[in-house]
Amino acid sequence: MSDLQALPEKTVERLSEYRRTLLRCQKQGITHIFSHVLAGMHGLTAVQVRRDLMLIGFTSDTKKGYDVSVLADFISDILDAPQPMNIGVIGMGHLGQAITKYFNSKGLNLKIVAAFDVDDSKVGTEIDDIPCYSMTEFAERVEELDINIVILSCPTRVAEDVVLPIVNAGIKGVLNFTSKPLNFPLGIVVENYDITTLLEKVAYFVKEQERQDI
Amino acid sequence: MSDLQALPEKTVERLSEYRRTLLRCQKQGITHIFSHVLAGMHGLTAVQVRRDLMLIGFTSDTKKGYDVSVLADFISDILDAPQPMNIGVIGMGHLGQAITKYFNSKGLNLKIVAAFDVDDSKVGTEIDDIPCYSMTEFAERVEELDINIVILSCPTRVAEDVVLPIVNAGIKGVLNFTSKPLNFPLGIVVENYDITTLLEKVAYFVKEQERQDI
DNA sequence: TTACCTTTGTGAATTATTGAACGCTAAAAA
DNA sequence: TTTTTAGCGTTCAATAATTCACAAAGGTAA
Repeated sequence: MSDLQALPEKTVERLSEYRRTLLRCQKQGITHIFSHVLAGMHGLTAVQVRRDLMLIGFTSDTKKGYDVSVLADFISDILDAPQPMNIGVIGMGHLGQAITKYFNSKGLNLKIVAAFDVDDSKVGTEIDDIPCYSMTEFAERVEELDINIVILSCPTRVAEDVVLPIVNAGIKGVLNFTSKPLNFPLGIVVENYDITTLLEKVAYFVKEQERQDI
Repeated sequence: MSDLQALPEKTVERLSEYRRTLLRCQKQGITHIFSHVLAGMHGLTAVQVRRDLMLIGFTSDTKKGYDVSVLADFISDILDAPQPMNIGVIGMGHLGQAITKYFNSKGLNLKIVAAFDVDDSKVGTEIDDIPCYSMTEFAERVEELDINIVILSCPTRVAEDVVLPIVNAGIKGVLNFTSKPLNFPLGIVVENYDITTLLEKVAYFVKEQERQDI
């Protein structure tokens, strides 16, 4: 009964970015935006923007550009779940804290509701208004707080140790920032994002660019 | 005179990950590894691993699996520049500090040599052994320290302000963690990695998965 | 040694993603 | 009003990325 196929990954990424740009425009009082302008802001082509919107079934009734507010809402209907998703952060070091701070300042449909750490000095405290629990009580808190997604920002060496608790607790999505690529059973959505990889990628293409310029 | 075409982006990402896995294996005393084992560790297929290695021209002289050390070195020859690249971090908040700490604990070919911030209380200090300078002296420090790449971990609202200084200083690569997609002139390698996008992507596919299960 | 099994390397086919082209139509200009 | 212009939605073509299929050859066991 689905009226819409699951979207391509890249399109989902771009939609998320479009929305954030649109909300910024909204604040600046911009009411309409052309596809090529939106594209330019993201380093994309206008065709790509239009196709992405086509894929989600959005059409404009005017040729004065897309209505910023209407489009932002439309994208939200596509991306967001009916009710906000609750998120837990595993590992409350610098990275975990940065992510937490970052998110709670935004009005997103995603909400970080708990942090987990093995460091006893953190357990029982609140960091940026987020309560910090011990990993030993992970399962019960996930249940209690209805957590669907976890962010892994713990040290790489302990990443493997949290896989089983995550699976057993019924977590549905994982955003993994450790250097260890993790395998989860089918049915759990995983994104492995290693910062080292990103940087090495940039470095490689910088190197290549210079090599070709010579 | 280039004996090798620039590699596909995805392949570069995977090579970076292979190498890290290989180094881990090395430490554990594993000397040889089959393509399907390496693949399994990354949630990939064996063919994909072999194809990636084919693209960089690596061949094994045995059927007992790839020699872990040899392969790791070979990948390093492809990915790494002859001399280590120097990196600057712009924005020394939680994210900047997390990244800095993370990197300096690793023995990479990439080295964070300086941080830049507008916060006067940080300027002049050292954070994790990295000197923190004011953004006003960005150009001279880049020159002095031979910085090629910058990591943008400043607040999104000031992201736009650092574009011009970066371009003028002759920076060749940018890893942008702010929510603002940035456009740089051709010749500068840019990777926009917005954590919000990643999380929204995970959330979307979790939602979709659940919708289809019903 | 011979026979069998497994892994590797790679051309061909398939699938995903992006870009070019174009008819259509609203808006602006004459 | 008529003409011109420019953006939109969409189809088709090109490119990038992945998977299939299989020959070749090392390793293993009898």
